[in-house]
Amino acid sequence: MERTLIGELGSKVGEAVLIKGWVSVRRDQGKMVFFDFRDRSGSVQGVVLPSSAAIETAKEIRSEYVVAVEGKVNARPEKNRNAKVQNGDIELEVTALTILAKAEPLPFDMSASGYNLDLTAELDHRALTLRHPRLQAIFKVQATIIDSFREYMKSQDFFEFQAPAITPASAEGGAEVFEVEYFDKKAYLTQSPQLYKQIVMTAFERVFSVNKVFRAEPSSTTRHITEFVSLDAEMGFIDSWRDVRDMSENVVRHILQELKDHRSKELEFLGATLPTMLDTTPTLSLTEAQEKIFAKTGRNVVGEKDLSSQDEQDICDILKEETGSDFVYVYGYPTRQKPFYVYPNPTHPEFNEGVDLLCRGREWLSGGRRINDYAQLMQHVEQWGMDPAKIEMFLEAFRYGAPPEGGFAFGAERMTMQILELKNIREATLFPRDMNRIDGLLSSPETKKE
RNA sequence: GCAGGAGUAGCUCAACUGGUUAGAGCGCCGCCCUGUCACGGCGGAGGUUGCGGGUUCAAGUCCCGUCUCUUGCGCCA
Repeated sequence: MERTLIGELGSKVGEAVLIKGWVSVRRDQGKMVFFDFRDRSGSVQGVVLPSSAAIETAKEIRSEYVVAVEGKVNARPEKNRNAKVQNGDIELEVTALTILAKAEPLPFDMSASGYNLDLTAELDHRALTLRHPRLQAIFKVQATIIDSFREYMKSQDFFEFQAPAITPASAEGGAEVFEVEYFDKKAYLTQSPQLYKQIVMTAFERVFSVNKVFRAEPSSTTRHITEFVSLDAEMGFIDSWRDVRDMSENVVRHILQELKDHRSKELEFLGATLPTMLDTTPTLSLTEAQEKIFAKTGRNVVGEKDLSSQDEQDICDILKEETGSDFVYVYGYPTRQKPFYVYPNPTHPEFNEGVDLLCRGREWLSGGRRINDYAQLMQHVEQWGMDPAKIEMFLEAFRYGAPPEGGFAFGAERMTMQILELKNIREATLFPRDMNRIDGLLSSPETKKE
């Protein structure tokens, strides 16, 4: 008999079927035994009657056993229906049970509502906790975020490229990098596809990438991990940074729409509501934002080089109250605080045309216009004290004619965390790496460095 | 890096100002149960209270040290 997916059983009432999956829970009634079976498409209750040939096997089965189940799909009598669960109006009357794989007793309670683990325990047992509907919902949402980013960029004629993970001596400064032994030389893990996406842009005009990046920041916070998925885009022939702003707004809008259309079940299960994006997202200069914060809270942050965590929260709260928007763009950062390639405002060169998108108190995305003029770029390289030889490939692209351009990037995990309002980015990361953890904790003796 | 919080059963937690044999729920094992759906009932196993030292007649509880986790800040393309 061919396998039927559990999600399709509703249309098979009265038929004999074969399903395969895991046992979520067994409820042994003595003479008869109930199960919740689950596969990738959903879950269903199975009942093994005393007369069934499967009753002996049923008694042996425990949580997470993998089984093949033959049975008949029955509509449940009115009094036995359960509106709270999937397939609550049907059940599978089991006629044959085959154990495909046994499972040891679980190290914690995996039942849908009994699940209440410390994040540390959840991560220590990621291989198991991933089976829980809550975690599956989180990562399905994340998959949709990444898919819809890709979809939207393609729809706008952006070319997808793969950025390298291994890079030569870092010339950019800024974030700390991981050093790798590269034969008898030194190399580094990429902290951003930035320079490469700009190079590729000079050939393909519009480009994007979905890439792992690595940051060796000694940051132990709820929103930093050392390895994450960066969603990057870069576009040529812009008129101003506002074109970049608009493109990034549209891609976020598309992602939110896709989540609404395809992941409402998961969002509801997680108790998440999508943030509100207006037709036009409020857009302030850094100085305007700081003045607003001062006027509203009395904290004078005007003139600070960037928004602090508290500032980001405050400006989001203020704009939410004033306009109803959960999102706000902030542009115009002090030129010397940002990387060398960010385009300075022609009339106020002390501020640049970098732009960040904030939502719910956090930075979601950052981008802006870049310098495309070779002479200006070289001037910045010098002012930033960089060695041109180390970024020669990048410079070559701009030496031979590059259009006015800009781009943006955001972290897939951080966006997932923010949309679902999770407390810790590790909840939104399949296998999170941080200062203290690569799968297991690094504090165990065998992973300690000499 | 700085500051706070925490570490007790496999998991989540409790144990008032120091005071009998460190408890509960879930999970696990055994028995019972024909309509459960977080099934239920009865019974049972399971602990070096992170580790080391100290104060005390007496320490899970107080003190010192140490390790670990965690939260906030800082750092952060």
